[in-house]
Amino acid sequence: MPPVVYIEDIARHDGEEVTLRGWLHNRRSSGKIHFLTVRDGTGFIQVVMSKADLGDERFAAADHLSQETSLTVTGRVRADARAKGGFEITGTGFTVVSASHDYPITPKEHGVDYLMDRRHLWIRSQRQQAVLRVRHTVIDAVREFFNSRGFTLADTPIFTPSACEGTSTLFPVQYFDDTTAYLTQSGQLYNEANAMALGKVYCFGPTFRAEKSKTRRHLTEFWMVEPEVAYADLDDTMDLAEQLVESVVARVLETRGAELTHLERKTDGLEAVRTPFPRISYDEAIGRLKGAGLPVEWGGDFGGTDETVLSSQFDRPVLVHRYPAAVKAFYMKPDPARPDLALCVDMLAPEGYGEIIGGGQRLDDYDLLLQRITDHDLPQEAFEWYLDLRRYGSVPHAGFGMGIERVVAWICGLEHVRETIPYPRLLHRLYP
RNA sequence: UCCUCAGUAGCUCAAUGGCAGAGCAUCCGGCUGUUAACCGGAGGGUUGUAGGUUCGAAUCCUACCUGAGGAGCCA
Repeated sequence: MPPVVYIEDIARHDGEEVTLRGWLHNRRSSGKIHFLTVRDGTGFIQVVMSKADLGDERFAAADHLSQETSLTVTGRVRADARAKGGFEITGTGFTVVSASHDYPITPKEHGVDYLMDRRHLWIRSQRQQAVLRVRHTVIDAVREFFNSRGFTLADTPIFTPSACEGTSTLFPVQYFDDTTAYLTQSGQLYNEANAMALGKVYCFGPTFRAEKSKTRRHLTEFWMVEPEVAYADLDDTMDLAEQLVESVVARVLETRGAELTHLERKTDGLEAVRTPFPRISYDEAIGRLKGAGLPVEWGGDFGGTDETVLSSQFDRPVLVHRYPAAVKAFYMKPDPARPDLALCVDMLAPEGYGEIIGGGQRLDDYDLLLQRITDHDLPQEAFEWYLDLRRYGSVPHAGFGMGIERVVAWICGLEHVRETIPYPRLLHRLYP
């Protein structure tokens, strides 16, 4: 048997006899010639099998190969201007590993619900593979960004004893006999403790929100990366956030051009994602929205339409800082210059993809934090450990969280975040 | 939770009160350069469920089920 090669390496084997191990993606046929599109997880390539090369018996057998049959194929690699990847293979033989009958995802169109019910098969498609490879690169770039800047990965728990922020709806789970635990909605509070120990930290893991949101921007289970830095202020965290996003986008452009092309993603907008990003205050944002004729009032949070209108005024992500403290979480530090504002920041992605980052400077004063916990009717005993961080050497600190799926959806130019994760969890979707 | 829309062949859809159809998929036949290949033929239906109006309902009405988009909330 000729040496086994991967399709992604095929250019290095021009003119050689090789073996591919993969699956039949699609087949077209003429009377005396078959065109098999074979995929092996690293790429797709066309294998041409003619009656003259294979002989009548083998050729007839190839006529009945069906979609997604696993097989090994031998043949000679040949550069061909007609081929999509520049190369194709003149087939000399094949062996079926395991047949596939009535594969449900045909080359024609299907509805979202149908495809989502078969998500475990849908991910075999070229488009879904492209999205998942971009996701991989985004995550890889995020880790590389923090690791190369002296951050320590310190993961935070997924089971938590109570509502961290007191705002979002949490998923309760029974924790042994008579205790209720909740799936984390953010690692942030633990991250603050980790930053007091390790200086610059990040956590990266799944996050859960039980809100019954039905929009293209929401999953009930999503992945979030959260850095936290001791001795950092709001400006430091805005710097860090824009550098992270610039770095991630640059890495995808550099290494995933083929995937973006396959997704028909225009890259002009992504090429423009260079620091510094525009920074506007909440006050200015309100002014801009009123100027655009939207019915906004000072004091409220922004809705999806507001975010889209704001972000469309810039050619790169925009940082909106200093929201009214009343609409933000209890742990946000007030602006000393205007205590009704919180030292917080949201980053809005272009093209209506919404908020991809939320963060800010944390409340580091013991008395004020205790006051906020009381004001929000939170149980003080559950936050004693968190108050300890202000009892024993409190320092200014700041951080943020970035939602991976929204970033991937934006970079890929997708309609919905549900395609950015292998098995999305949605309000009405828990299978497969 | 609320608003809007949708549910017809395995899939994607048409039929707007009067014989339930097409393309793809499957099977059979044809074709040596296809790219969601193409050409010819065949099989394939409790029109989401239950009730109602009507001579007659996929079509109109009511309830329910399932899904999608949006609102609120959030990354």
